[in-house]
Amino acid sequence: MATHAGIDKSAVVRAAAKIADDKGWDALRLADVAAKLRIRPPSLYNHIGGMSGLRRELGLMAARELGVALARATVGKSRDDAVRGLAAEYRAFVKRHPGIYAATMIAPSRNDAEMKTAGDEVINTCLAVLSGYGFRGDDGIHAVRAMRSAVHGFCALESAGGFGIPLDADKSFKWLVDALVVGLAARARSRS
Amino acid sequence: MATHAGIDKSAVVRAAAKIADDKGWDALRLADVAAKLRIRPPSLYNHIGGMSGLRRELGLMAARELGVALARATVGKSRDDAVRGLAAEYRAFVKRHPGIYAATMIAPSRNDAEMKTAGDEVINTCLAVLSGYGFRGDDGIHAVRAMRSAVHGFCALESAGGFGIPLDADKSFKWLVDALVVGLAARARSRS
DNA sequence: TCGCATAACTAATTATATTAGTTATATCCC
DNA sequence: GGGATATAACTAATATAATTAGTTATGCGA
Repeated sequence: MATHAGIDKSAVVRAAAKIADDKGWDALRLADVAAKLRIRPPSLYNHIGGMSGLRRELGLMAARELGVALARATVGKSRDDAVRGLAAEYRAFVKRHPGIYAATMIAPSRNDAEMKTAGDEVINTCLAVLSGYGFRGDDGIHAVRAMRSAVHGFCALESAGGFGIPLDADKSFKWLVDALVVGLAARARSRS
Repeated sequence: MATHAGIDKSAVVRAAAKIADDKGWDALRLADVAAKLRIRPPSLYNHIGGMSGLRRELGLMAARELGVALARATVGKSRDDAVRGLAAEYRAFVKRHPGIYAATMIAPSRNDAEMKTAGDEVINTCLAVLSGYGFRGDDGIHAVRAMRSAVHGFCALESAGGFGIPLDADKSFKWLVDALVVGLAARARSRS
C-alpha cells in the first residue's frame, strides 16, 4: 500500500484549485481531489478541515493571488491609467481562475484574521488607485465599492454566460471601464 | 394515508422559493421542500424534474418577476430618473428574494426558449431605459451590460456580505448610481 | 360504477462527505 | 543502525441527499 505520498496542505489546495477552475466551483468534489492526488478521500482530512475548510483555503488563496495581481498591475500608474490597469487585470484573473475566484465570494466568518487581511490587501490597492482622484475617508470607501461592483459584476455575468448576445465582450468591458473612469472623475470633481 | 394533497408544480416552486430566500440558494434541499408540503421527497418528482428542474423553475420565476418589477419601476420615467428607478428596484428585488435571484445566474441551456424570453424581458426594459440617452444598436447592448454589471455587482457583493466595513450601503449605492448616470450621459455625448 | 390517469407512497440505489479505528512509515534521537 | 513517536495513509462504517423502481390509492370522466 502506498503510504506517505508526500502530500501536504498546499498540494491538496492546488489540486482542488485546478479542479475548481476546470469544472467549476460547484462541481468541486473531495473524491476528485483525492483521485488526482492518488489517495483516498478520508486521507484529505489529515491536511484540510473537510470540504468547508478546503473551500476557505481556496478563498484565501484566491484573495491573496488577486491582491498580488492587482498590486502588480497598478504599480507606477495613476488615475485613469491605474483604474484601467486594475480592471483589466481583475478580469484577466477571473478568466484565469473562475473557480477559485468564486471562492472569494463566500462570506468570511467573523474572526477569520487571515481572510480579512487578504481581503484588505485588495481593498487597499483599490483605495490607492482611487486616491489619485482625491477621494478621502468615506468617499474613498464608496468609490472602492462602486469600482468593485462594476468590475465584479461584469466578470460575474460574463463568467456565468449571462451575456447571451454574441457581441464582443472585450468591447463591452472597454465601454464599461470608459464609463467608470468618467463617473469617477465626475464624482471626484463634485465631492463634498 | 394522505393522497392527492392538491399539490401542483406552482405549489412546489413557491415552497422552494421561500426556502431558497430564507436559507439561501445553496441550502435548498428537496427534503425540506417536501416537508413544507407535507409529502415525501420522491413525490416531488411528479411535479418537477428533480433538483435541476426545480432550480430552472426558480430561475425562470425570478427572471419573470424581476422583469415585471423593473418594467413597473421605470414606466413613465426617462434618462436619469429611469436609471435610478431601475437600479433601486433591482436592488430591492435582490433584498426581497436573495435566494431566487441567485437562480437567475445559472447559465440557461441553449434551447430554453422560456428562459430566453424571460431574460429578454429584463434586457428590453434596460434597453428602453437607456434609449433615452440615444444609444442605438451595439452601443445599446454595451450600455445595458454596463448598467447590469454595476447594479448586479453591487447587489451580489452586498448579498454575499462582501462589504466588510460597516459604512452605510444605501449611501454607497446612491454613490454608485450617481457615478453610473454620469458615466452613461458622458458615453452618450461621445458616442460613435 | 368502472377504469384510467394522476399523485401519493415505500423501498432501494447512488453519490458524497464525514468519522472511527487501524496500520504503515518517515524522521528524530540515542 | 535501531527503536519511539508523530504523521499520514488506509479500510470500514455512518449520515445525508438525490434519485429510481415499483406499488397503491384516489378522484374524475365515460
